[in-house]
Amino acid sequence: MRLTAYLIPTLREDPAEAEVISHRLMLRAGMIRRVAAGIYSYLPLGYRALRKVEGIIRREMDRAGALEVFLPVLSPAELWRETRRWDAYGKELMRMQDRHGRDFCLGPTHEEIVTDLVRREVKSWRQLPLNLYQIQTKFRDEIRPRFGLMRGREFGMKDAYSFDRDEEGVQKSYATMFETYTRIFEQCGLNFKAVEADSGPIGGSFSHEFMVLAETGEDLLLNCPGCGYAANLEKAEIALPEEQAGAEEHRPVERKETPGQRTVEEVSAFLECGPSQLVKTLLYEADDTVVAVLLRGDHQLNETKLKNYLGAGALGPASPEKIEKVTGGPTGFSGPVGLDGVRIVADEQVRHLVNFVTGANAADTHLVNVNFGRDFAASEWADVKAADAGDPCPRCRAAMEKVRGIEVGHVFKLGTKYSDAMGARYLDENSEEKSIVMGCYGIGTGRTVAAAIEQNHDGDGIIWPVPIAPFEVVLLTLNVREQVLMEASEKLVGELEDRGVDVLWDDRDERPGVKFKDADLIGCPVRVVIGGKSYKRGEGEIRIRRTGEQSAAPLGQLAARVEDLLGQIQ
RNA sequence: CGGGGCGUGGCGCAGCCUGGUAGCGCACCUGCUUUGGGAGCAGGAAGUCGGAGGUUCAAAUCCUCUCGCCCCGACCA
Repeated sequence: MRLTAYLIPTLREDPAEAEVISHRLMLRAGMIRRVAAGIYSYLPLGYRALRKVEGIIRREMDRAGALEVFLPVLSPAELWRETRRWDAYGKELMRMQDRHGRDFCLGPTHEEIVTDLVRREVKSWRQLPLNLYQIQTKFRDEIRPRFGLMRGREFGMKDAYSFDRDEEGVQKSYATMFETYTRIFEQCGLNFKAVEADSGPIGGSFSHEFMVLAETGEDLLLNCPGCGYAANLEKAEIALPEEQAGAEEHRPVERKETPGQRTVEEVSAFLECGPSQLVKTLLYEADDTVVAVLLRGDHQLNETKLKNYLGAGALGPASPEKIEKVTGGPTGFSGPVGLDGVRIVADEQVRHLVNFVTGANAADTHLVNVNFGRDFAASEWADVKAADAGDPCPRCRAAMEKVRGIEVGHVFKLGTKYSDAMGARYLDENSEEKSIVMGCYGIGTGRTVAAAIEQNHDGDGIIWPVPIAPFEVVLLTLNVREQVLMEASEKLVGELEDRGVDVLWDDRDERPGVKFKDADLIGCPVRVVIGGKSYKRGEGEIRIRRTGEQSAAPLGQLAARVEDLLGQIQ
């Protein structure tokens, strides 16, 4: 491809609209342009990279036996009402009406559509298992779109849905997709990790996220360097604390005046004890009942873990009025002692504390030397602390580390949530009617491109992994007014294309410096230079973008050398 | 939705406080020179100063409303 016939509007300066590196580089390299918040156009170069990622996904999905389909973006409300998601999805669902006033939405995901298809067409166990996938544009009216392609309101996604006869079948489908995703992201040149995740309102019993490790990631992960356990912060468990030998003796409870001291910092400073000697009592409202949560003063609550533990539909902090009514004291002075009739959930990490400080359920008063059993009874224990760096791994007790990640893929075991709601059933060998067991599997395509850039760049620009590079090679002809250089270049382009190499030929009448800068920015893995100096020696120059490694080769051998190199570098 | 910031040729910005009719760098077009890491000179084209209303002899500048964009948070697959 001749650059003079192509469209790559590179920018010398960072556009003000972009903060994160992948967004800046995609704008500067002329890959994308913003149309509205969270909505982007792909220019030719950006689209080529996207298509490369899609190609890898198609190849691997097909190989795993999944069948490609193409489902509509526009989706009638009735299907969403069947699963109650028309209401449950909330404002994120892009809604619209047709000319007759009928409700529609732009699909944010396609469980309803695909389940509707399958319930009509699949009746027999002989038709299962089945895995349908598509690469489609999705719409989610995100509260805050950001970071370019990272979180958009309109974005590309590969979504797949597996349909199996039973639990054993969906296990197998899930495992196959897990392996497939691993292969896909490896080919995209990504350093990623599959982590255990909370399955959230999409439902289902089991879920993994594929996370690309990057500073700019929106998700926090806990990672165990010891055994490889990794989980989303929302999900991350913590090993149960070990009982301490030779614990202190229980001292008598004391009531202390703590005027105006509400927060953990204030109280611990006032009473001259560490925050870890405090047990804070958080009052939450879970589906209209108040629950008291006991947590060590220096720990944070993980609301998702609490919500899952309680099995609650809605969960939120209780209002100050409610707290006063339930505890008899104002906020900031709540405690478990004498808290009759309230369900008390104590975090596992406070189980072995002795002689700790709590609120006294009265204004400006705290209790010192409180102990379990003697002073109050916790109704139950649960792991509800938000995991943090240094917490012990639930599998091997090694200290976990906290890292950031970009979620590029997510696999769910759905079970029969959608098939039950929509009546997707089949007849088994014994003529018994059963619900189809489902799984669903997503990959953000544009986000994968962005994540690849986050992980593969330097101060000069993008460094494409070969499999997803929009062009594998950029050829710079340093002076296009010299006929011999042009002839040699054109010949080389032909030779490379004959070998199936994607080559971008910079045939612009620009000074060499401009071409070098643009080539670095665009980031093709291999750069070839045809210039006066080396041409006199009958050579062309080859440079590896990632390493900067340079070499020269006789003009006649250039194409072969380049092809060879592309096979070697990642 | 709460907080913060920003809207001035394609891009990056100055001008605004203290009103006087728009400027700089890059990019773009023409010509000449130049050609191994973002060239030089000369000439040129291009802007409803986000929008509406108001104050004023006069508004990019002051006031009110409004729209859009970015960042933090809350929210959410």
